[in-house]
Amino acid sequence: MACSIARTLDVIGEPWSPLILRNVYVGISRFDQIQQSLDISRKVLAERLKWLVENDVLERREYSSRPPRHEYTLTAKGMELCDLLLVMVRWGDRWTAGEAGPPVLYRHHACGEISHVELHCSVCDRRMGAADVDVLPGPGAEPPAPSPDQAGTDRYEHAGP
Amino acid sequence: MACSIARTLDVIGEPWSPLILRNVYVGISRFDQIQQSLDISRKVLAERLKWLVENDVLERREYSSRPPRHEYTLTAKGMELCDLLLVMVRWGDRWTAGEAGPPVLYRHHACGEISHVELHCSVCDRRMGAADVDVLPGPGAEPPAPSPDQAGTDRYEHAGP
DNA sequence: TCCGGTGAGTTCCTTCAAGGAACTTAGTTG
DNA sequence: CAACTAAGTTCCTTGAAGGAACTCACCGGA
Repeated sequence: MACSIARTLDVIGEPWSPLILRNVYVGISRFDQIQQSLDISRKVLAERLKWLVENDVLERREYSSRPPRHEYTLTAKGMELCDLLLVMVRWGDRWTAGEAGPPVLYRHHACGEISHVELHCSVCDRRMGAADVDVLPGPGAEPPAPSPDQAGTDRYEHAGP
Repeated sequence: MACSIARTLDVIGEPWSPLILRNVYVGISRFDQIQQSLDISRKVLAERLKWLVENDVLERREYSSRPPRHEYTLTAKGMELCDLLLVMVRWGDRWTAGEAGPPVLYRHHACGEISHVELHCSVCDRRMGAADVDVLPGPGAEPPAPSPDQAGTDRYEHAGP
């Protein structure tokens, strides 16, 4: 599918993957640890881990050869997916916060302060959210329906983000 | 669940929701439009829309009373979820881009440039990704297991982000 | 006035994936 | 040798997704 969102969802679209990723991110990196922490079926966990490794989001590392023991670590690709988690956390904290406040806090290495993420424009560095942009077709957009059997129908392909 | 990611996923965790949201975001806002554009089952679409409306992500507006016609629009809560989509798009473009380049581009209203989102620290405004933070337990974190029947087990609750 | 068309869903059935529990394998400790 | 742990597999059952057809309200044209 041409849509970048669909391509991202293809990798981490089903609901367990972000949670698995998050566990690996905070250091819960072994099979049984993850399984117990999430209360996920072992079968599904094995499938998801395999998929994430195949898609180069996680790496399966042997940290002991006898007995053979493995852990999962984030690749660079996977670490950038964790950025997505930070944005999810921010939204969850803002809009679905429990009574008690956010369950975790993030301290920014650079400034040492407890903080959260904001979206900024890569060009001008000012704030840039979904409400602050126009959406335009890009180079990878689908061509505008080269063989319309009936001209005049208002059926045109949408350019997926 | 205490984890903010899980709470966010509870709202838009299954794979169709982000795509539905994205369609509404770009102006594909009516039932049949969305259904055809995504090729989603009408049943599942009706369920998802109902859920998103119940969770105050979308609003169901009647834009014509006779005949009764409806469209779905984003609430403020939903618009902020679209920020998440921008980050997804960015990741998809970076890591799973097709040959042809990104299918859509975003022009920032403030500077007029084609751009993409970056994550910045809300305190110091510098870049802040998942690799740039420490994770600490927050006020809503689970208390450290008040009634351990056996002291000494290395079983402690994880604080979910 | 009746006919077909459209938007917005329901209903029903079939298939696929998730969940759960038990089993496997390799090696290690007592 | 028996029990134990980590890391999966295998098998079965239930729940959700997909698909096609049906409903309902209304409209516009012959």
